This record gives sequence, C-alpha cells and structure tokens, in this order.
Amino acid sequence: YLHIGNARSALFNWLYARHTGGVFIVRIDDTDRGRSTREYEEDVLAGLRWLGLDWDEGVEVGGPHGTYRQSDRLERYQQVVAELVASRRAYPCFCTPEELAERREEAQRQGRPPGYDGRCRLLEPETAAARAAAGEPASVRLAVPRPGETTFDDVVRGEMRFGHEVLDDFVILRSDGSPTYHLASTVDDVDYRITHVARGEDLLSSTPRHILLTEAMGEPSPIYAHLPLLFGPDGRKLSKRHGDTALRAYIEGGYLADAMFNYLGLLGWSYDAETTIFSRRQAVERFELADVSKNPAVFDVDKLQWMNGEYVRAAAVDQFAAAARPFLERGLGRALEEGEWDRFRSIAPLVQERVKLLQEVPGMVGFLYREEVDYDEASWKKVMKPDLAPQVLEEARARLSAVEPWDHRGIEETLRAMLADLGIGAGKGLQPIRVAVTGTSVSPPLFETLEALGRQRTLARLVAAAGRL
RNA sequence: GGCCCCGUCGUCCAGCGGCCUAGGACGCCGGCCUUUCAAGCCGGUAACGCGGGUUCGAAUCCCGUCGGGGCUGCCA
Repeated sequence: YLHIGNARSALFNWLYARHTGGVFIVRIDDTDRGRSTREYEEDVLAGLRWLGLDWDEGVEVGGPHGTYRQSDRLERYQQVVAELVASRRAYPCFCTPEELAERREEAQRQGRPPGYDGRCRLLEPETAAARAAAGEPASVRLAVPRPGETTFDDVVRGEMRFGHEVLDDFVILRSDGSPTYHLASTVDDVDYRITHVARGEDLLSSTPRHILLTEAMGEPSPIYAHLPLLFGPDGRKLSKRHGDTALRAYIEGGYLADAMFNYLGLLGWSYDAETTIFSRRQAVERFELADVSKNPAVFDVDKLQWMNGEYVRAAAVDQFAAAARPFLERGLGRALEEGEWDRFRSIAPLVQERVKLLQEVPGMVGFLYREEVDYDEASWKKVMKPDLAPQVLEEARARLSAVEPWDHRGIEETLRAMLADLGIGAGKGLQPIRVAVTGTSVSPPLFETLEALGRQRTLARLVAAAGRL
C-alpha cells in the first residue's frame, strides 16, 4: 500500500522532475511476492493520482521500456546475472539459508561482523558449474572488489564513503531464480536510464551495493539523494503504532489532496523562510533536491489538520459541498435526496468554516436530515434552565410561526425582537432554541440553521423540546 | 557490537561567520469579536544538546562528547 513516507518520496521525485523538466517514472517493484498484490499496486497508483502526481512514463501510461513491472522482467535480471557470473563479477553460492543463519549467529556471539564470509567465492568456477549442473540450489552473490572503497556525492548529504570491509558479498539472485531488490532496482535504473534516485535515508547504506552493481554492469551510476525519514510522535520510524501510515486513511478521513501535498512538501523542505501555504505551482517553481533538509521529520497530524482546514475554507463553496457530499451520505448511511442536497448547499458556507476534515460534516449537519432530534444530554442540562427555557421555547414557537417569508433575515428580526421584549440576552435566549432544534449547543449560526431546517420542522422541534422539559 | 546519518522552540521549517537581544508555521496560553462553535484579529510561551578550539566575531567552521536514528537477510 502507499505509505505516507513513500508518498512524500514520490512527491519530492515529482517536484524535482517537474522543476527540471525531467521525466517522472512510476515503476512497480514487486519482487517480493508476498507483499506484492494487484490490490497493493492499485492502492499505490490511486494514491499517487489522488495527490496529483502524474507520471510521464511507467506502469499504465507505458513508455519505451516495457511494462515497468519487475515481475515481467525476470529474464532480463537473470541475463544480467549470467553475464556477471561469466565475467567473474558474481558467483554462485551453495550455502543454505540455515547454514547462513547459523554462521551469522555464531559471528554475532563472537563479536565478529555478521556478513557473509565469502567462502563460495573461493570455489573454482568449474566446480561451481558442476554442482549447479547437478541440481544443487544456489543463489548468486556479487563479488565485491576487495580491498576497495565506494564513494559518491549524495545531493542532500554530501560526500559519502564506504570501505568495502563493511560490505559482504550480497545476494543478487535468489536460489529460486528471482532477483533481490538490489539487483532488480539497479538493473531497472540502468535500463530505464534513470538519472536521479531520490529515496528514503534507510537506503543510504545500500547505495554502495547499488553503485557496485551498476559498475559491474559497466554503466554509470545515477545521482543519489537520500531523503530524511519520517518519524512518529515518539521519534521512531513512522509505523502502524502511530495511527495511520497509509495515505488511504487520510483520503478516507476527509483530507484534501492539495492540503496533503502542501503538508508533505513541508516535511524536509520549505518554500522559503516565511511561507507555509503554497500551491503546487509555487512548489514546482522552487523545489531543489539540494535544499532538502537532512533531519528526520516528525509527521504532525495536528498541523496537517490545521492546514486541511485552511484549504477547506479556501475552496469555492460548490467545490466544498461536492467534496463533502460523499462524507455526508456515508455518515447518514444513505443517499441525499434532491431537496436535502439543496438544504445542505444553503448552509454549506457556514459548515465550511467550521470543519477541518470533511469527515466532520455529517456530525455538524446531521440534525437537518434526521426526523428525531438526538439530544446531547450535557448540552441539554447546561442550557435548558427550568426558569427560562419553557417561556423561550413557547414564545419562539409562537413568533416564528408568523415569520414571512421564512428566511434568516426575518427569523433574526423576529427572534431579536423577542429577546428585547423578554429582556434577556442573546446568549441566554438563543441557546435553548439551538438545543431544541439541533440537539446540541454547538451548531452553525442559528438563524441560517432554522432557515435551512424549514418552518415546519423548527416549530415541531420547539414543541417537542418544550414537552421534554 | 560494526558501519553510516542526524542534532535550532513540544513539532515542522528559516538561518550557510557579523543583518540573531535567533525568524515563520502548528500546538499551547491570554485577549478582542460574538447567538453557540468555529473562523478572523491582537498578544504571549518556547530552541541553537554539552565541552573544547579556530576567529576581532560562531547557531553557523573544526575536534571531542552525549543523545537520537538507520542499516547490518536468499525483506524492500
């Protein structure tokens, strides 16, 4: 599925490609069969589309390099490996996973580095070929040049240096013939003519392997940029325990794509010293991988929510209403009828400035669509004072029945006159009506609310509430 | 353990030797506005991990230290 951290990486890649006029490619890394289902793939693509990260080449849109799906390229990976073995840059390894695990543990115990000891590298090629021909299962490992050192200039981190002592001869082809991530992704990078690789910092220490592999293939390496990791509020790598790490959860929670785009863009990058809210256009204009921060960032849902509220309020009313509709219908458990939709649209502007997430919409206007008012007891107790409430409700009912036409101006005029006549303040006098009609002491502005509710329901609810006192 | 990365308000970001008595944003606190709740406006809280250098001058450069994180698989 599309993890928030991967979404952020994709976003930075997209921004960089758009900023430089480059090509943004989406390929499917599905070498791990357990985790790679079509369902996951669809979730990832849907997430990218939702965020507005369109790609120029890759899965679904096509391009000069086939299907852009690793599972369709097995022969290519195997061919590369065969060439590497032929040129002695890689070799078959007959050690079984059990043996390796055992040796790893042993090494750990003795405080030695746990990496592969390279014993099969010593096998004569003829011996190895014979054993393989006899059907003995073998993986293939890259023969890391030793002694040696791999250096590269990371766009965000600067000069990186790794001595080969710390790199073991890693597996590039599993004994079942499938490629490992290292192999598949570097072969793809080469074949797809990738110029820039921007990915999470967790892959920083894998980069020398990728460079070594690329060199073994006799090709130039792409430029690497390792992005800071995203953390949860506890300062650990963002994971399930921090709540939602799936982009999907935010889509369904009522976040707006533009807000998510903006927020993600702020995790490790900034438009300038002062600007927090910026458009895609602006981001594309200024984005530079070299400006990306090195520090890990904590994913702050509070700030995301605030930002979403900003985007909700900045949206055109019609756009907001349309976006909110599915959330409203889901909350209600049914589709909205024509008249109900109109009623919603009439108070949508008032709802718009009161929600941060579209998810909150049903809770805010549900009273419009339910026959029975669902009274919140706390609100009731706080507002329905026995000395005042009965009088206010009855008086309001009587006066409102005569309002003509039924609109918020007339309603306001009438109720204000009532308050003046009764000699009570707006706070005290209007709250009982609000609770009577919506069930809670928190709602959109009262006069508009009554207008949207309609005279019939308003009067009926005033009576019902009075009867409940 | 080994290798690597990182260290400015609680959080995100600005700062790339003097413009910093460290700036913006979220959060938090207070006020204004007000028919509730929001929104809006105004104000406040709060940070250069620590210790040495270098320099006329350091948040900015160097070293050390401490702290956090990543990797260390026939996972990606």
